[in-house]
Amino acid sequence: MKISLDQFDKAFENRIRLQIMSVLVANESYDFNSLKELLNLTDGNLASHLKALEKEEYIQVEKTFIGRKPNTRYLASEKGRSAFRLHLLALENLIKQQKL
Amino acid sequence: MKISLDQFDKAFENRIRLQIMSVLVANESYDFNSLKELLNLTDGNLASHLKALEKEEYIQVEKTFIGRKPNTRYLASEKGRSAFRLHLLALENLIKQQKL
DNA sequence: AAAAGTACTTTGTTGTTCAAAGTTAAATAT
DNA sequence: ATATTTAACTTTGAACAACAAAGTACTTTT
Repeated sequence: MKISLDQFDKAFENRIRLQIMSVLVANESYDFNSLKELLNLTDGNLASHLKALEKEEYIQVEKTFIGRKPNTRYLASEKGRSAFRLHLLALENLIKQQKL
Repeated sequence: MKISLDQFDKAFENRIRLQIMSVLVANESYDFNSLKELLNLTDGNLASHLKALEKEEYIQVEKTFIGRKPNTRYLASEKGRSAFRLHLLALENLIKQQKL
């Protein structure tokens, strides 16, 4: 019996990064504060998880202004999307195995 | 939009524990050395992850002899099985969200 | 001028993961 | 009889990850 978690991605092992990526793949962009509220995180903690995903080039950052307020938006990159897709496939396979 | 990872279980956040649990739920029991080979782990590392699952009462241990050699077998408990089921459901929901 | 908002960074503590080495006890080989 | 091996750990120590809280820089609102 083979346990196929080959495509399992360390960057998504953490629950919070899994959630962030899930949001960013489902919504073409999401800003810092909305993410912070949605996931109920301190800003420092959110920033560091975002940075980890940025380091992997799984997300991109866009700094703009809404009215006169700074607004930082995050987007899943193509690289991030496909890495995430593979990761979910790995999880899906694991789930499927359980159902046989 | 709600991100439903409510049933996400910290005990299964780690890749190795996820694999162990996956094996133990699919096979009614598995012994230490087979698990060690299957997952390619040092014995110390495997032992500590097994201990973590034992502490949660997600697995049970049975010490027997095969011939004259000691043989330690691990089994998923009912508690472990249902916790794992809920965890996989949480992941499944996450995956489903992506596909909408 | 003071307070508040945005988006961080820094600091320091705590937690997690791991390999490697050590342990115990029995079994087998020399 | 002694040495080596196997099984199944435990202990140690180091590296890394996660987190809250506090600090920062800059701007805007009051």
